[in-house]
Amino acid sequence: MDEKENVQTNFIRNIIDADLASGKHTSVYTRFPPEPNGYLHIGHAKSICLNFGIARDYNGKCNLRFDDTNPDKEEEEYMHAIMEDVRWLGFEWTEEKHASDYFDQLYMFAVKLILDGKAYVDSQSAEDIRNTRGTLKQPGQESPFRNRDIQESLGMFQRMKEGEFTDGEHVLRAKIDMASPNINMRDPVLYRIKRTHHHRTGDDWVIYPMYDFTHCLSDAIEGITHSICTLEFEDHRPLYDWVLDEAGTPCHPQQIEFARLQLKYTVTSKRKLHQLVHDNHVDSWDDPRMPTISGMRRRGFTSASIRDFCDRIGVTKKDSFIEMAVLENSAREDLNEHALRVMAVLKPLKVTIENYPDDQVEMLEAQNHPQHPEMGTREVPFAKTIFIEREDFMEDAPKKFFRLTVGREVRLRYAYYVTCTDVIKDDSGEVIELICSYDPETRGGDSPDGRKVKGTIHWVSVQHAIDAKINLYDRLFTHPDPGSAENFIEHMNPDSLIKLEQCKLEPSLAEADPGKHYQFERTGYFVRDSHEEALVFNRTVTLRDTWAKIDKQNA
RNA sequence: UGGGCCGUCGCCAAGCGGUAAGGCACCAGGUUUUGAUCCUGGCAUUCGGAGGUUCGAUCCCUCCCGGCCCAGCCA
Repeated sequence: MDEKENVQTNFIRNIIDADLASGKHTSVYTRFPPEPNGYLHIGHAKSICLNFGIARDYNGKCNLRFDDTNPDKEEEEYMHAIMEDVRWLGFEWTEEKHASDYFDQLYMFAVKLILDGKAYVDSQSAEDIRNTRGTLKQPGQESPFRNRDIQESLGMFQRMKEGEFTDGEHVLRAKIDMASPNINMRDPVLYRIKRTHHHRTGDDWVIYPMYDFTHCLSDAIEGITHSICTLEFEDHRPLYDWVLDEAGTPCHPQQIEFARLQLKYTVTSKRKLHQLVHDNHVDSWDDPRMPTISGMRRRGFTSASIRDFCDRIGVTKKDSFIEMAVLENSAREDLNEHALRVMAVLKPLKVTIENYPDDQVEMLEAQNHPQHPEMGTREVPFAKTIFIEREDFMEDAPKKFFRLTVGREVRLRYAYYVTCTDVIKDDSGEVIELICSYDPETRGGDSPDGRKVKGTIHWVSVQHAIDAKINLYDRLFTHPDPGSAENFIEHMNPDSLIKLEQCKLEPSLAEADPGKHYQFERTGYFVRDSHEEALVFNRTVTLRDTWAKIDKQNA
């Protein structure tokens, strides 16, 4: 990997530096703790790069831990997809863990809390608990069961575990402070009864621990030093610390919160992502328009570019929205360096070169990468009839238009200078073919007399071209913050996918490998679709287009 | 006066009392057989606002303004 070594610093690394300097820690241990209830997205990538990146840079460790305490929503399928995505992003975990690995230990910690008078079995209904929790401004009321005898609570908790009660009949609650200004401290529920099959523990358990009880203890059990999570858990930190203090764990990880990634013109909430997939607004979790890791991979983003993106956006506690341009820049930077250059005509227009010998075919040498001669060359067949891009011809061209128009000479990349001499139209007046003449002296694209042409356009020989379908992707939404809209679906971009058929590619693309990235010269970066049998290419991102900008300004 | 957190260029982001890094975007040039890449230059006398402390404040204090999060037996 040729990524930059100047690692961005951030407030979390500053904390770690201080902890190492003070001797609070001698090594660093982090963890990436997804709940296996969906596919990973670009927001997770930020967390992954942060946690695994810290472990890498500090010679520390980082676990992959599945936060699987709610069997209602969690599935094995997601677990495997998550592992695949983390690995694809270029990281390997020290250990694969599951919160469910700790169910026995967690149970014992709960028993200790009960014995210490720090937890009790509450027999109120969920509704009663909600109604007595108080509001943001008013304190809650204590449960009538709050001072239940310790032995009675203990016995009931054991019976909860044995399955003697129905779902929801009782819960285990921490005994903290119903008047706390922090609602999380108002006797939070620690365990609930839930008869749901768990994808790992099967039907062994009918009680499942809550996040607040599980997460901190899992961190402590694994010896995590810095437990990095997102901002919405800030209010949970006092509870995180309370549980560890009361449980008396030998190790007390530090929870540190950072702002989650928000990208303009897309959504990253799991609920919305699920909705897009299940209501068929997109084809699948890995639809190339999705901000999922798998979708971006299929779209053609490289893992290096995603890592670079995560490095560039930084880590702070400030709510922020990153512009798409940053992601696109990261993609272009990596692809520009590594992608093979080829010629492909997206919207073909036939051109006949009148003075070129009828049956002649020449193999012209083309560079695979202009800045990297070591990447070699290839031969591209040239003949009397070729396809050029429709957009490269304009009948009434403005002076700044460097491409083809009647009477103007341009260079066919790696081939010849050609001048447009005539235009053929169909009955409706649409241009269907161009007639050009070429200068045999300019073979390869250089003119011996030194005359210059302003434009160079790409082309493909008609008789050698191979057909392909090309998917042009654009932002999924037209609203910069679709998630904030009343109905985000209404803001979907109707042109987020434009399917082109009968695109014409140079023959070398016939056996394009799905993992290989190409620059279709002058149009963008593309990758062969990994799902389609046929030759289908996905556009990852366009090239920067100064002409489009000029054209827009003149319009 | 419910609690917690945040506010440095259009978007991100360094800065941690000594006089505003960097990236993206944008603008202007140069090179170029991709209007790509690459290169050069420009782009915050100012850090949400007002006071205060200090020789000196983006960094400390006070107040004010603005934004985000929290009332799942979700995570």
